[in-house]
Amino acid sequence: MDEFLKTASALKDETRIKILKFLLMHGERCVCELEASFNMLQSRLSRHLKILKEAGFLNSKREGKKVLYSIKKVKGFKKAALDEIKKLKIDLPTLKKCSINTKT
Amino acid sequence: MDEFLKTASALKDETRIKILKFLLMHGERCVCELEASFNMLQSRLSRHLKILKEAGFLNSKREGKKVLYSIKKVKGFKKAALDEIKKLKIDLPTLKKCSINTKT
DNA sequence: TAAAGATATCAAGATATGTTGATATGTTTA
DNA sequence: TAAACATATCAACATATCTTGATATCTTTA
Repeated sequence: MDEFLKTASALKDETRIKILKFLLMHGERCVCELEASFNMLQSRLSRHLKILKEAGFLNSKREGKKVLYSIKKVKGFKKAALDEIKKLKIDLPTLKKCSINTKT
Repeated sequence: MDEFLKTASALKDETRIKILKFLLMHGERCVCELEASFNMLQSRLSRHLKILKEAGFLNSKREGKKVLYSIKKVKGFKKAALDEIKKLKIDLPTLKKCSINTKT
């Protein structure tokens, strides 16, 4: 039950849906790219990424200074949710690269 | 997007998950049976039924004094949610008939 | 048509969730 | 190891959602 509620909670927020759709479209991205693309306070973005990750929608891996997030392979209810999100017609920001790509 | 968020919101509540599972198990039921079974204030129950109905999970039809609620045929994301709810291992109250079944 | 039963709605308070700005932690490179 | 960059966490406030008790609406039956 808790697992189910956590999944539903994670999906109950417009910002998080946009983040999921963005990552579905653009694949693995670091926080700074998301921050630049969404033009969003870093603390706010980080919080939403954490919620999505704890709900089991995202993978994250460290690479140098950066942490890369990507959509996790899921099934059942979660997969159905992602499929639905793919079909949603919503405006997403364009992909902006990190200010200065020092490396990676 | 709004439709998706409404669906997710409806699923983000333990009480509503239990109501859905209860109706999945016991089929069409009137509000007073749910009220008796869940031993819940009527106003509270009514509110949750409304949310579930507006999210597209329930049908309701009037029959005499009573209003009967049942699970709606759905597909996609909603169907996956119901399938997941069927599988959840949670304690449900036993079905209690309405205090005095005057009719129906 | 009045009374009673069944359900819906409203207002107020309690709880949860989201936003923001500040601060802390971790990683690289000079 | 210090400085700079990238990310995470914290505390305070704003907003949304849930619960409850009271009241309103609709339907039947006496």
